Amino acid sequence: MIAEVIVDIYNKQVNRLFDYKIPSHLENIIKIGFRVKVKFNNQIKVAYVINIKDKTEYKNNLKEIIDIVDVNQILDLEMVNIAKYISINYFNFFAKALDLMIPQALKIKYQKIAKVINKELLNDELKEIFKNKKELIIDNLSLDKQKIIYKNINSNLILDTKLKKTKDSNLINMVHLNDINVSIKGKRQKELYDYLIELDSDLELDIIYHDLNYSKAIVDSLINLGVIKIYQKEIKKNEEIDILDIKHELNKEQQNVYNNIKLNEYNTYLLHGITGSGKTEIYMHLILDVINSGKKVIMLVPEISLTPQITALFYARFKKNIAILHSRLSTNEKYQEWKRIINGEINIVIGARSAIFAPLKNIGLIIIDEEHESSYIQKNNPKYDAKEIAKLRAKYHNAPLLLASATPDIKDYFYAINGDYKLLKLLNRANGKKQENSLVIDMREELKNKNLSPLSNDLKYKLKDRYKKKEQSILFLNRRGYSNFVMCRMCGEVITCPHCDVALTYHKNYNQEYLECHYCGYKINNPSVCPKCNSDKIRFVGSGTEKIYDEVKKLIPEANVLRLDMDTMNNISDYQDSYELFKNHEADILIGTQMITKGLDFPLVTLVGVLNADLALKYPMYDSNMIAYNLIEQVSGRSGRDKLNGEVLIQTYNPDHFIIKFAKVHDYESFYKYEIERRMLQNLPPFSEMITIEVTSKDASLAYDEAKMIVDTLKDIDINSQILGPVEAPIFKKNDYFRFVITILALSDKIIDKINYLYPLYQNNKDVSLDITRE
DNA sequence: AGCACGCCGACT
DNA sequence: GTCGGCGTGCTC
Repeated sequence: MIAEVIVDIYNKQVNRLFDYKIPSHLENIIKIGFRVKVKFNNQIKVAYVINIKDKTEYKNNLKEIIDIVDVNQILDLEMVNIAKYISINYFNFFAKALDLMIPQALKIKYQKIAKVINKELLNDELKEIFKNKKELIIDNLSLDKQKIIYKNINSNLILDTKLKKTKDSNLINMVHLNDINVSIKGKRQKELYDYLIELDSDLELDIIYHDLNYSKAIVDSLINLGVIKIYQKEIKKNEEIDILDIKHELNKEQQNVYNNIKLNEYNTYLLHGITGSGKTEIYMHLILDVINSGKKVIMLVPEISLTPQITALFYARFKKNIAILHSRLSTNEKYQEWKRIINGEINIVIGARSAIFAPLKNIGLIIIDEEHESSYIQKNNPKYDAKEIAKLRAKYHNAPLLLASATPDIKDYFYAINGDYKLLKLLNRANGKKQENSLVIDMREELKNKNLSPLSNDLKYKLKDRYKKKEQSILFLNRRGYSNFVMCRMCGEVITCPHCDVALTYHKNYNQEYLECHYCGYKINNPSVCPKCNSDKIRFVGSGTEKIYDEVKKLIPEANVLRLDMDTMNNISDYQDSYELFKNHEADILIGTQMITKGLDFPLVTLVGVLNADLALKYPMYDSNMIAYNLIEQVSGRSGRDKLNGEVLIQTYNPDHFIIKFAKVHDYESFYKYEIERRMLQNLPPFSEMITIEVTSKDASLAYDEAKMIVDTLKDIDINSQILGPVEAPIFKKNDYFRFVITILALSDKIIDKINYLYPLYQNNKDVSLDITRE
């Protein structure tokens, strides 16, 4: 039998199938999706089995598969096909797409080793290096020793490659102190012994080696003396949160949605449910039905919603057979969950984007909550859209896919209206309260009235009022496409990166001020004088959260104000700490960016201020309107979630903009009609397929000429499709490479075929390269 | 990607 | 001579 394989190398020239003979002893073992060890161009590599067949077209002698990498099949036909789909549709290497589906812990590390056949035949120099070992890992040796080995390669001393899994077990070594009395002679040994007595509990061996810096020799001596013993422990970490499970009945509107979703049949449903309409309760009922029928569920949520508070709800109702995949899990913990899933122990997988690849065998339902979230699209390495993958998986398993949002993606709403999806609606809040209209503040008027503060007078008054009433407020600051940079107030000079043609971003860490390039990492100290005019009036610009913080503090000095943004957060647990603080009313006012728009539920919040709604209106992307609408609507939804009535203030210089007008009254459908019309007139998605080609070269004119040629070629293919460009990329120069962008609004498959054909033409071109993205 | 092979210039 | 730097071709 012959196996068609994809070799684990990310290179355009080897991004294709190669045939290998399956040795007879492996014929019954190797299946599609197995990882195997092969000799490829004199190297040992991992390869993925994509297909198994009887005959080969290859004229020369086939090599044999050397061995299998994993004992069990870790991918199956479904996963291989999804990887293929990703590599074709998002223009990436097949191997890279396959790599997506392998848990980190099982990824392979290549190790070069030097191996001795007969130790007696080595010269003295080599004997000294090898001592009593038969093989050495080359990367672990000093450069001098490496040189000596390379010089002496012959039939007795050979080079080889070893494949090592990063981690293949969820066991860790623990050190236990035995209760015996012996005298310890070594100084370091005694030191460690005392430390363990002091500690009075078992300790991970890794900590002794790496954090406490004791050598293996020390530990071994203590083992030999019988003072300590090593045992293995399963890693398990549970965040147990007690939560009372209140059984909710569905109200009439919820019941109607629930009744309309057919299980055991593929359909994509779009649930347009306003904030607070009780979508989660419908999920719970559906999930229960699916599980009772013996099938499994995947539910995707934005990473930020994976807080213990929210996941505890699901734990409470569905108990043990649930896997919650969030970014705080370690590699090993993720692997442990992956094993439970592949072994069929798990009924429900809840997680962010990548959870769509969970190796469940019979899926009965896929839910994507907050489906408009852009985080469901992985931007690169490789690019993929979890919603598209969800469709493939739902189709494969004959299961419904439920997309849900208060502000659906325009494309999805279009498909729903057109009948490609089934549209379901929840237009009333579950608590029966009506969503209040927002107040729009015209910031031009504030300027006329000489109020130069980022806070309007109205907002100031209301902030004070809420503080007096002991209620909470949230101030939302849009930061999209916007960062802190350094500018000279005398001559207007902005400090930019010499390699990337982009303003350097201002950073402050532990009183260290520096500027860093967002793209290439170039770093310099914060200048004290302007390099152009030598003025000392140079400082960083950025109406960031800290400025708002100062304003609020000036307004209400006694208030507890909390900032929540990328500058103050280092990781997700910082975020959770802040979340807890605000939830427990240990802060009165929360100032934040994007992060605070996501599904937070604070009952005491009665005022939300959207500070600079305009920045969102101007972002140069075809879907910026939708993002702006979503942002405003999602932030507004943070107010008045419980018994108290909430108020929302939108500050803008464009009060008549259609986004503001519709967001104010929460009229998604009118917004949709307006936006879809605009897109239709401009041939934007969903009326076309949008593809961008980035042409890159160190030589700017070469990049332009090449891009121009591509544009001309494509224009000949299809006169209806729009080919825009070439234009300079938003960051024209990046890492010393000049970039031109071609945007294609494709109306036919013909042009997409042509682009596919274009791609390999540039694979050997050293001077110009193409990066193709399907938007 | 990364190995072999071949060409060429530089230096013991 | 021969070492090593780099360009080219190819990988079942």
